[in-house]
Amino acid sequence: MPDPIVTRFAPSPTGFLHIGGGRTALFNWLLAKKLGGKMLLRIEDTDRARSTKEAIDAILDGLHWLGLSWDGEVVYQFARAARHREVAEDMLAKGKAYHCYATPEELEAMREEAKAQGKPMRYDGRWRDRSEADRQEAAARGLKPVIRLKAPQTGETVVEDLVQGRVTWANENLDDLVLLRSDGTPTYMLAVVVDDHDMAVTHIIRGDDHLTNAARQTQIYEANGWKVPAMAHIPLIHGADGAKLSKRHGALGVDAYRALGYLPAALRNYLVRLGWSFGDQEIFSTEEMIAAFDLKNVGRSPARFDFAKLENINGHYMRHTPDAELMAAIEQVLPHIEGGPDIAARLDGGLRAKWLEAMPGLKERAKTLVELIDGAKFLYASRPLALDDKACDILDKGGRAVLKALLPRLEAVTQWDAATLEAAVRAESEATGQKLGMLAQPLRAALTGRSTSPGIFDVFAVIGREESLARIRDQA
RNA sequence: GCGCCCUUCGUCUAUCGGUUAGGACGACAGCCUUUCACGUUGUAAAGACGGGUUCGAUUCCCGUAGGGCGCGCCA
Repeated sequence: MPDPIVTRFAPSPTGFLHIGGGRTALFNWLLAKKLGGKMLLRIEDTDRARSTKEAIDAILDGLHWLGLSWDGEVVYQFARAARHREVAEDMLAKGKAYHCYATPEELEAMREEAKAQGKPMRYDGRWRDRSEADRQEAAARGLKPVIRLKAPQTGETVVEDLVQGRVTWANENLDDLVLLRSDGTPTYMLAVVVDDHDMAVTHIIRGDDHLTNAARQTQIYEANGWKVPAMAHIPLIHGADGAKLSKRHGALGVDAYRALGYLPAALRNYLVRLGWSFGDQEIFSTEEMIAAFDLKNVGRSPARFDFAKLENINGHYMRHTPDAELMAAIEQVLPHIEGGPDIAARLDGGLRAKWLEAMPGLKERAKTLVELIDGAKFLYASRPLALDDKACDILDKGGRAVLKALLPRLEAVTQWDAATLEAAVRAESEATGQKLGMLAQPLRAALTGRSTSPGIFDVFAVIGREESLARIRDQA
């Protein structure tokens, strides 16, 4: 039996958990679940200037909301700096790395020259084989060295990627990267490799913006004689216009999707199908997703984020969520949406019961929780109801007369349920020869203030006799 | 500029070299119907381009074009 696998999600806390990060976390989580392994969480906070506590909280909150759990304690990369330094020193001792005293000015000059010659900026290795005397001389001048990897200069570096396939780089195209900065802090490249190795990570799943890094990291693994983990570089998610996701399109934090009224299960389902497929199946329960997931079926081309499809999937999930569960989801999202807190304040036992009763009709008509909450307004609206334009129109164009005519029949109804009320209204319809819709729309306008709503007789029943009749009298 | 990657309906995708190129979202039309939805039926809609290889290419190879990512003592 092979050792259980270990995946990891390693965001840098410089902003919220964006949608691409969410999908990366999802893929790592799915693979770990599928193969009975673990998913670790590492916060890459070595950039002290840009890392914030708020971002860390947002990321953890986002993962929680998405339902993606990690195993063990969160690893903070910055806390491991001493270990990273130790590895750099060790590599130095083994001749796998060297001190470089090139100044920022020298590096800048190299950059300029490379640019002028139309070549890529590559460190020229000028300190690769310097003598101890040269080093001492530089140190005497007060220069602080960085430690650079003594990377192979010939041959090639190969990444056997589980998604991208075999990707090869000529080593002459890769320079001697910095492992340890002159102030003694580790670079990202070193920290990632050391951490993944120490954390016994077996599978690295990340965005393919890291593909080039994978080559350089492979060199670090090899210099240390460490086993290179399996890697899977998944394509990035683009905005609807095909360009990189930016704030203008879908580059929202996952918390924004919560505020937009999406269900975590729906977002997960949408995300997993972005770049991954399993035949013609579109909807996956968590269990099905775990069972079906396989990196082999992850595509290599970037996918565009499509809100229309997300909405469709979310609608599907809402319709298939039990009423009580949906009610709980609504109560949880209320604090996060505009106007939500006011509704939450009014949500007492009575309203909750009414809402639950109306839920079947409500959830079928909404694609997001926000829409559902909006559609439920008639439940707690206070009289006289504010009417929207279409409702006004219905009432102004003969609707009031219809209500006046219907009122006696409705007042006569003592058994206030949908079937009885429907019978009463149909009787009026047959008596006057008006189509049912001619009667239903004015009633809808009076009872809900809108031209659309759940079935009108269900609305009657939920609102109750006194309130219903009062709302109709208000408009008659 | 250099390196790497990508390219099937508008979008997400299926296709083990031989298919009327399938599904889903969206669009449009019909049905259902008290509104809106849901549901349901149907229609339109794709292999970037050019060369090869092959009896046969969406599928394999090369090139072109377009797109993406990377090229820091950032992560």
